[in-house]
Amino acid sequence: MSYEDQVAELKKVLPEYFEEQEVEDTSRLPELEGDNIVMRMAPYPSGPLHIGNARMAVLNDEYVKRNGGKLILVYDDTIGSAQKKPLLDAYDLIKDGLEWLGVEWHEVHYKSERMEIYYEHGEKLLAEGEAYVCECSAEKLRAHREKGEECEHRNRATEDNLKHWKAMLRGAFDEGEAVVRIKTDMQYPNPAFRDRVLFRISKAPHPLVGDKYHVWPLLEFSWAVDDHLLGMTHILRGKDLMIEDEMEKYIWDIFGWKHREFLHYGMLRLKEFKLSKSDFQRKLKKKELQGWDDPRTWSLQSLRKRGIQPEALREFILDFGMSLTDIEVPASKLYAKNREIIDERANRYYFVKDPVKLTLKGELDIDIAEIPRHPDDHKRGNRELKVDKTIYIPKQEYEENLGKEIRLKNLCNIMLSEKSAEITSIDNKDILKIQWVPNGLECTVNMPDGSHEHGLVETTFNEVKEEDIVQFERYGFVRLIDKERNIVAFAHR
RNA sequence: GCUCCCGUAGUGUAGUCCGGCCAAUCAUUUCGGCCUCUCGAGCCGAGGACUCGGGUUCAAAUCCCGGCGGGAGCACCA
Repeated sequence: MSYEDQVAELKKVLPEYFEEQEVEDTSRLPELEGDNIVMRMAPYPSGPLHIGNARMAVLNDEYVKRNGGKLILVYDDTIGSAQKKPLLDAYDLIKDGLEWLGVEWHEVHYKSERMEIYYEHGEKLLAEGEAYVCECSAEKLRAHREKGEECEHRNRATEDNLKHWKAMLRGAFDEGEAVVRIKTDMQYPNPAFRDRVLFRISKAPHPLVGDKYHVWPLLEFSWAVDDHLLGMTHILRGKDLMIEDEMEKYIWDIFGWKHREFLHYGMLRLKEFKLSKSDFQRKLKKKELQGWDDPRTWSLQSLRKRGIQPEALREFILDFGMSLTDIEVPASKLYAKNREIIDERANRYYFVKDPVKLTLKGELDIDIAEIPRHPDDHKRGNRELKVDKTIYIPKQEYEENLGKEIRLKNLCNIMLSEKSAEITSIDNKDILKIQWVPNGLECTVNMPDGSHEHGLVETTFNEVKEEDIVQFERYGFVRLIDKERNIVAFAHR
């Protein structure tokens, strides 16, 4: 039967098939089952949330808002490592960032407050012979894992394991001297899975509980316990943590617990920078960064400071959906979203970077130039610039246009020559139009790369309130962050 | 090396599960044009992609096998 015949036949027997199908909704997120879901976000408090962590938060928030249910904020504040230390300030910085993002959570927990629970369950595994205390060095453990060999500690008696466990808790072992490992199978195909460590010893002080504990659970164990105990229905995590799914399931099976559903998203990198909170912690200490809102950190605080709108960030993130593809995105994508929001909001001002002083020659019968605050909304009125014989224009434009006729926007046309400008006419010509100031206020622009640009901004700029976002015409969008000293943060073009 | 994940235009993304409505969606970018006294915004138009090779099938972006490419894990970090 030809295709045409098949279609004709099908139309007879199954006409519904040809009916127009409705358009699918625009969301990129696959539907979740259940309408009373429980999800969690688990930031590690080593610094404020950055743009990468925001994905985790926004996705969770979006799902919970869509399906109904609750979102739990669990500080994943186990002791970490020497490279990755929990930081007291980070707890509040994280909440602050989440609030700004519009993420709503309904419960807060701290892993550091749940240590007894982990101990209790760890001990159960030891008592049931599912785990053992291992005194191998990290190197030896690694070598065994690689070769798939069991070590001599694996088969010790339950009583012996419990005795050593008590000794660990008592503090009889020093860092690195003993760990608790789960028994999987040293021949397990995935080497990463072989007898993973569940607890280890760290004598580092914790910002919340000090030195109260020195036996700390590792991520996969604490989550296996908490995802069950806190009643999670869906667990959202980056695909780099996929092996943790397997570990959690393995542990749930031992306890006889119901499995929860895992959802993953791929790795996201911003072209402009590599994400690491701990790098920034170090640089901050060395004073290479100004603070946690330094634009180079890409923290949520820094984005807010620059005038990035939370809605823009949210849309930016939602655009990637739950794709498992590893992606590298340029920040310009975020800027495009942000521009959509702030363009109509931001009033316009003239800012002259690296000003060059010019003397106007010729007749000019205008003494006040009136320029709309917003080109698309004249109801906002005009800025008034008092015109003198002296004006400033950006150095770059000056150099590039020597000997040419250009237009001082909203004022007049000039012929540019060394340090002076001949007024040619005042009618609006179709030539290069640039911004200018007759006199101005010193202004510093903090650039995203940490550098600073300087120049003069028109005097009417003093009507702008701190935190307002404006556009410096032909320069970019900026946010006034220090009215006293006239410092603005550059957002984007 | 072992284990797992991914591969649609410059960048993201929809479509892949349940093969035909896909000569492939949308956004952004790029290039034209219009508009605008900004290199902003808006409007109109154009360009641009199924990683490769086999197989299954009347039919493959979609299913199967293999290659190639990218990522992650193999930490007593998260």
